[in-house]
Amino acid sequence: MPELPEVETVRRGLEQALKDATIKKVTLRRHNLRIPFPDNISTLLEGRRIKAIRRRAKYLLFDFDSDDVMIAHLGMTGRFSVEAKAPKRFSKHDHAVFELSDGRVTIYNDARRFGLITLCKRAETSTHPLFAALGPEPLEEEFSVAYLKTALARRKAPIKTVLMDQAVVVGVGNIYASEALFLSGVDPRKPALEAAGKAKQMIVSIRKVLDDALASGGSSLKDFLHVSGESGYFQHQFNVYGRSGKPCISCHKPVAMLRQAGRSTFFCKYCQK
DNA sequence: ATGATGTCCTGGGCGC
DNA sequence: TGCGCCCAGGACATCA
Repeated sequence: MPELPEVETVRRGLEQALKDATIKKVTLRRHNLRIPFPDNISTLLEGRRIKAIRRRAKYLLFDFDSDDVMIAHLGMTGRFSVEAKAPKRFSKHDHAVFELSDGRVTIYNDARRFGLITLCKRAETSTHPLFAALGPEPLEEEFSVAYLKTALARRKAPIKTVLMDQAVVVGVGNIYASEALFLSGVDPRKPALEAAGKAKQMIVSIRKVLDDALASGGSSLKDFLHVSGESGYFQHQFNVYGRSGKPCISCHKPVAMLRQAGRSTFFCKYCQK
């Protein structure tokens, strides 16, 4: 999926396009994604105006001029697009269609359907089961050295796996975990509790890689697109991700790949201790 | 509680 | 051209 930079890029695109737009009609082209669509989604959203679009972790939150909030997660392959008018025919994986009162149409498309769209009330946004266990936002102050040291203290799992745990810090997925560990010089296999001494470097590196990716409009490997249909460009700046066998940009020895918790990890055996 | 593994789902790329 | 296999940016359930 889209990790934090991609979700934030989508959020900005959606907010630009949809702030103050009114939903005229909601059409669901199947009954579920990862979880069922709420039965009353059309009733609750039709006629409502979008006041703001926020992001928490990798979730998008659409605030309406009612009590209701629409929560969306892009999973691995979810996309939102905003079209000037309804397409002549929908494509296979266009699952949710939001017609706006000005004639435009917003489409949620998701080939693998690992995403979700659901609803909650505004007051529930921090206590909702999807949000209750989430850790701090990496770009905010609460993601501090003291916090991270504590969070890593009892964790024996490899640091890379732990950085992807959304209860530790949100928004960091498989690509940016590898990239951030390369920048901080930490071996992804190192038990988290032993890497805690590098908490400061890891925080700086996570922020740098996320900020830089955001500035490039995210990373487009195969699926990610902006709301406008453009690609992100940060994939051209990866130091290690997807570069196994190619020379490390620092020591020029080959970048290594391994599997951790079922996911590919890329790193330099010589630069990351 | 923690960690490792399997699962949801489709599509693209590769080797044969 | 076709087939089978493996891989993919996430998150959750399950089991030890």
